Amino acid sequence: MRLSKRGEYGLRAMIMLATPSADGRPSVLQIREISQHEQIPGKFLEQILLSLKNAGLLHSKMGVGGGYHLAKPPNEISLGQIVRILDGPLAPVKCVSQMAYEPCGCPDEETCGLRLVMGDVRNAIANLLDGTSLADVTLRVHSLPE
Amino acid sequence: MRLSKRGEYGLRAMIMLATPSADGRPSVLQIREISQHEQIPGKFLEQILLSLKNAGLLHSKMGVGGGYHLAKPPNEISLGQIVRILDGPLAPVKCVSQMAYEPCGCPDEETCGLRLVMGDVRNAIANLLDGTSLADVTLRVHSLPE
DNA sequence: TGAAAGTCTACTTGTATTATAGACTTTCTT
DNA sequence: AAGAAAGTCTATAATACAAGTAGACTTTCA
Repeated sequence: MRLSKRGEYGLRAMIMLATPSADGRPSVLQIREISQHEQIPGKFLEQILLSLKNAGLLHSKMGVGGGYHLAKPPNEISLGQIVRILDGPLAPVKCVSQMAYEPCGCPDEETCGLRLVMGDVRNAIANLLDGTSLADVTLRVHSLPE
Repeated sequence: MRLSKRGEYGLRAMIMLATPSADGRPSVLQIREISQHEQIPGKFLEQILLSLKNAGLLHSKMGVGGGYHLAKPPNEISLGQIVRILDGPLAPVKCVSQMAYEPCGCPDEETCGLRLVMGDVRNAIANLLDGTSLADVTLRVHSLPE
């Protein structure tokens, strides 16, 4: 049931990009800044951000003074979207996946006990991850008891 | 977020062993019966059942007329136990694992947004899987609307 | 024009998953 | 006692995937 490093790094980067800067304006950050702050290998992070960009979650600017910023406000980007882009379907087994269904080879899917339970697990994960936006995360961190 | 084949096969086998036989007595099944019914490579299943046995969830009998049966009543074996034995910790990232904690390298774990959310995910999965026994599964399948 | 940034693709390397093989032990039946 | 039927155990192979590295390319700005 693991999240890959790819997914983990991507989430960290997106959360960092969603964190409001001191002046309250949306953050624009360079790969290097993120990779240093979050201890992520630079070239690896590069690929990850590129995927996120190509999926429409990030915008970027090339050249001097360039960098990455969120393509949408943080409350419109869910963690579920990010994880699906980087790690694929949330479902533990393909036969309960909404986005990548595949039969699992059991005699009868309708009466497959494993499928019933794994469906619940998928839903629990999806509800949580799709129901949590980047804004939710930064807010929660910011309002943490000390 | 995937369940390995090992985990999947193990769960299928355990559910099959938990399903009451026609006479209502606890099922004793041979590797071959399970592997044929569930379409699992025999030698692979053998290893899986052995792990489950060594972990105390199964008993076995060698020789002619031998086979496997549950070591405890189905309501005392949770899916969480099975998955942990075969696939390791349920937590998506190690820094929120109860059974295999490891620091994740973020500057401060207490204020790590990712950790907070993944903690929720871990709990959701654990609550579901630890809260569902083999008996729950077979019961649910048996009382399925047609 | 050149340095600073992102873009893109290919490659490498390591490790985990998914098996397969085969020799061994126990148990039952005859 | 023999032999077949079952599980036990360990090693190994084959594959896939994750994680990371490399390098040539493009865009932008001063």
